[in-house]
Amino acid sequence: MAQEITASQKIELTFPDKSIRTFPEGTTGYEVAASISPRLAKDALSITLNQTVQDLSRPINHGGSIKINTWDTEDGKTTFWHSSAHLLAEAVEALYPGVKLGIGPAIEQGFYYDIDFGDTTISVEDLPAIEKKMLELARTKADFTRKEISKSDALAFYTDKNDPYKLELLNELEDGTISFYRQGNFTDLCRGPHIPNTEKVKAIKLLNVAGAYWRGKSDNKQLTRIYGISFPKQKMLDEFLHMLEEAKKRDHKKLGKELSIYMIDPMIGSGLPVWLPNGTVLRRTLEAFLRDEQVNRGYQEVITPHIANLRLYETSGHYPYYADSQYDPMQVDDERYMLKPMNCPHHHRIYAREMHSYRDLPIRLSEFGTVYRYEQSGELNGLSRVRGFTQDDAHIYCTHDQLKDEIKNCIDLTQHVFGVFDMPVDIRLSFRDDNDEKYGGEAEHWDRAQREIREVADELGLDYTIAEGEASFYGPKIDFIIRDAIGRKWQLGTVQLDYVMPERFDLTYMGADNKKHRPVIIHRAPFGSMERFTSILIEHFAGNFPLWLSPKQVAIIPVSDQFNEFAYRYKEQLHERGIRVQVDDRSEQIGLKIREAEKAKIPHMLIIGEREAENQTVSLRKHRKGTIGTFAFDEYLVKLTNEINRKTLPDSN
RNA sequence: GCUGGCGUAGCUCAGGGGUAGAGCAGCGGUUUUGUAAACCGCCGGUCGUAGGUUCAAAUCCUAUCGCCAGCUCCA
Repeated sequence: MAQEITASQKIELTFPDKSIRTFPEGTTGYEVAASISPRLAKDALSITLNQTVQDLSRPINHGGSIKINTWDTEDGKTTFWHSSAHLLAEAVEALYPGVKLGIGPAIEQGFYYDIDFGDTTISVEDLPAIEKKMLELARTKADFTRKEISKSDALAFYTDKNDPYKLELLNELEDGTISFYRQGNFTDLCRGPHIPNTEKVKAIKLLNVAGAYWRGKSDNKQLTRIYGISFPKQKMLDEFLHMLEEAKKRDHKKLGKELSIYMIDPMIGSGLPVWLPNGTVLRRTLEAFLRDEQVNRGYQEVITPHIANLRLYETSGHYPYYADSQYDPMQVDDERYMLKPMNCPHHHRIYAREMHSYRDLPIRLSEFGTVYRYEQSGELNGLSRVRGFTQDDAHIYCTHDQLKDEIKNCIDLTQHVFGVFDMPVDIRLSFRDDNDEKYGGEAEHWDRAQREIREVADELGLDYTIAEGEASFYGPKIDFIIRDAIGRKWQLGTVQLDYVMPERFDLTYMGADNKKHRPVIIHRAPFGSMERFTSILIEHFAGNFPLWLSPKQVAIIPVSDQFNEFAYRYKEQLHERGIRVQVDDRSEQIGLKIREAEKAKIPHMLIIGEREAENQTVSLRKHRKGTIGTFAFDEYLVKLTNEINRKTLPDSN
């Protein structure tokens, strides 16, 4: 750049570290990356310019914020996977000429492409060949090139190709905004962006095929969706596949059966899980834990029936609005009743039972309330998606002035609860968008509530994201997204504000001004549903529960029959202290008894033989850890109670 | 609900037109055991259910129920 750069030709770019640098107008993202380091230029996949991801090769004509996206960023992965989807389409077109392409986006973990194969059926057995072709194409080191194209040319291209799906997409686009991307011999309608060259894609795995309706509408034609994932290094793919296997091993449906936690029985009904004794211990322990925390925070527990008069849900508006996911009402005497799909209306009626003074608020009503919702049969899945489940529900009735403190209280409870399981919590503030029809209540309440939610989040110093348009009908909410031991994300609890139900149920309190006011309602459920949370907990711990939660806590294993009696004496003492303990008194070899206790994932095994009987000691073996050592029985009792009371995690200490 | 795949012993799975098999579990013995599988024997299934084709069906066809992977939906 020998010539002078005039002010109008310069642009200022702000980097994520807030540093600002000046570049000539028209500099490409690649050049910006190269100006920082050759390594970054090599690793760069795309840039994010003013929140928009774009190609490295596109000239930058305006200043603003810039981020260089490598594999280590979300935007970088998205670019990489989107480009991989194009490789998939290219490979499929090469192997199955005449196919018609739908869409092929990047998703959270990889990418897919929806393809109309005509009369050909594609199964998982066909995937390795496509995979191989993709790699072959990637190794041709083809550049991704972008071309702006007029609508008429684009239409002509796809008319010629006889692709109805692309034509449908094109018809919705405006002239002047249409671009094609090309790599090798493959051209696709695409707004981009893409990685510079296919060579970056080093490892590919096509994972699955599934039917998917064109544009997600069930009256449209079903296309074949091929799912895949790709990586810049083979090692990353190996790790990913290993993680998949690990997830499979942890599958709660498998472990739930092996550990006798729950069953689903067709004669009882699909989607209606039955909690077996082991699962019931687990669930009751979780409930007791949460109940204690809630009592400490001023909640009062209530119990409400499983069916209620239809009028209750007509008042709340849940019927007939959600009729599709509710069981049909049943006739009782002269009235109609319904299986309860929600606990809230019951709680509102409890609130409405008596006059409330502002001095009484907040009132916090909690219930482990079982609800029934009709889910489509294809949705049902183990404990995680069911038709009857128990919410760890509570409704807080408070004044506007109390709202912030109550929200804090809810966030604090949620963080504390998940902290005990060593599950990090990400927070998402779900606000309304401009579509007024989607929401109830008065705009000023919304504005105030959204502002206050954000203030609370800031005051607590939380990291959060804001999702516009994700609010519920009756108010903004805070969603908690937790991460499990193998890094998967789950949306569990929520805190939702509600301005609609107080109106519908005519809920009031008497203010200091001697006038009636509407309370605000907070709906909140940290776990969401006991069933779903249990399924996640099983997978999080891979069935290796911490001692305090484990359905079976201690297995006493006598070395031979002679020590059974002695073992039972220990058992009695543990049992008296509320420990879940059993003696394996079978005439089996000790190796077998240990093996079975290990397989049953019992946290503590006490081996009792001659030495222990003589000295009043126990030989402690911990699940997955092996022999710990020999302790005086009293000493062991202290260790045991500490581990329970501290809710020690299985992999710590 | 839709599309595809799968239902064989309590569990994991083999058998794919000629009338059902293994391992584990269970039961009965023997063994009395020191930190992840002792040995011997026995029991166990109208092959999810209901029709149909066939001389003959676990096997082929149809329907139905259930499970799995997706799609769609989720207060």
